[in-house]
Amino acid sequence: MSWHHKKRGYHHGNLREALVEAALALISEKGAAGFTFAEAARAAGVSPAAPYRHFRDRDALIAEVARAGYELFARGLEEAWADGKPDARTAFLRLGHAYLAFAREEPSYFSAMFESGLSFADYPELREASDRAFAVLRGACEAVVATLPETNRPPVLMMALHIWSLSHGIAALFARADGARRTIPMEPEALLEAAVLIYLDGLNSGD
Amino acid sequence: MSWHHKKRGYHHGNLREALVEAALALISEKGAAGFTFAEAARAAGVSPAAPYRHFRDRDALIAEVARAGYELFARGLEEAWADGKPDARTAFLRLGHAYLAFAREEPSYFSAMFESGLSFADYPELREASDRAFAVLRGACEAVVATLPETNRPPVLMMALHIWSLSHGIAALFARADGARRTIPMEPEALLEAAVLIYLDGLNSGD
DNA sequence: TGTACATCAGTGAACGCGCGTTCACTGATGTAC
DNA sequence: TGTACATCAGTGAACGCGCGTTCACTGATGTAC
Repeated sequence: MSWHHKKRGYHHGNLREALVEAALALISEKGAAGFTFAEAARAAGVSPAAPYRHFRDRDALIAEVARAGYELFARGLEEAWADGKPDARTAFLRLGHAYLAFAREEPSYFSAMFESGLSFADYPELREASDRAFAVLRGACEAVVATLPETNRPPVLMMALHIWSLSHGIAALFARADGARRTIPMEPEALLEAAVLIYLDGLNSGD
Repeated sequence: MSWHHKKRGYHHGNLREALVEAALALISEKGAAGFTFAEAARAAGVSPAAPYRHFRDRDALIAEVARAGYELFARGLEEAWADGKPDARTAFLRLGHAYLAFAREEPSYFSAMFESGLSFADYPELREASDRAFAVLRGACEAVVATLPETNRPPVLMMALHIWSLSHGIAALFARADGARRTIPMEPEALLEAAVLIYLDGLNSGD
């Protein structure tokens, strides 16, 4: 059985990834706040000085987690949108579900992305990754807008920001798995879907 | 001029309030995460052991800040609603503005309330205070719903959750003063107002 | 194919620091009589 | 009105702890020739 251990020698092999995974686990345990660089090193089975070979400091590690989170998020949204199949409205609702699913199933990523307080100014790659996710939503809005009568078409950016805010609000307030938040007598998914349908009705009802 | 100093003697007088104020200032400087009990004591000009007379621990102090924040928030919303004068729709839009104004003008309270990760389960007085704020919004929704044709009236709770989520999403993503967030080519207030108007149109457009 | 050497990714010991918390204490305040 | 005493709200010194960071180092890897 000793071949199981594939004993790592002096070199870890892929410490960078191991640290990101350790960070994810620690964040889900104690939240983004109570996560320390030293603990991540320990969890990766490495001396406390080793992480400095890969990340400038604690924040840089969290930023990497957040960046990876945005990428995962963007892929998830893209998959849910699925090029607007079978029709824009159906796919649009799926997109909303995907937002909430991400918040619930990947609370560590979600936390690193939205609650770590990292500044877009300090980590431009965060803004870029976040933009990619937003672009998916914006593209979807464009497709939905195209199905509306020409006289009723809202600015696409505005619509995308509306849907993003609504989804984010529901995710932050009700869809987190941390038990710290208010419980409500309905599924977050149903709540979001109802709101989106009402919103789309509002767009349709003329200016 | 020495009467200015109203030298405090051995007893501080109202250390509890002073600690809350110090916590507010520190949170606005470093965020809810990087705030320490010891620093609050220092800021209040008191030995590090003194705060233990008033708060069980660091979290209890943050919880008190959050509780006070919810009270202030509820009062602000109530004032904005102003009993639905001059008409429900106008007052309703004012309510939304008040939500964003709070997020922008009281970032420390906002942070303690929504980003500190305190559990409602551990601090029931938080839930109560939060409920009082939500009740204002709910009451406003009730009044707005009453203006709709009987056939188009949504469940009031659902509507209140929709508006709360939308406002919260916009506040969290775009109305924070921390510079960490994405900038958008419009005022958060205008964004929220447009969304609420579309939403109300959607309610009006029948089922 | 072998060897020398540069580079890389880790070690582990050490440091200063500030935090949270405790303890026995003491000065100030309020109140019973 | 005065005095004794209980209670309260603070002190300040001390502690153990874990963190972030640095340093000179060393084992492993890759590559030029």
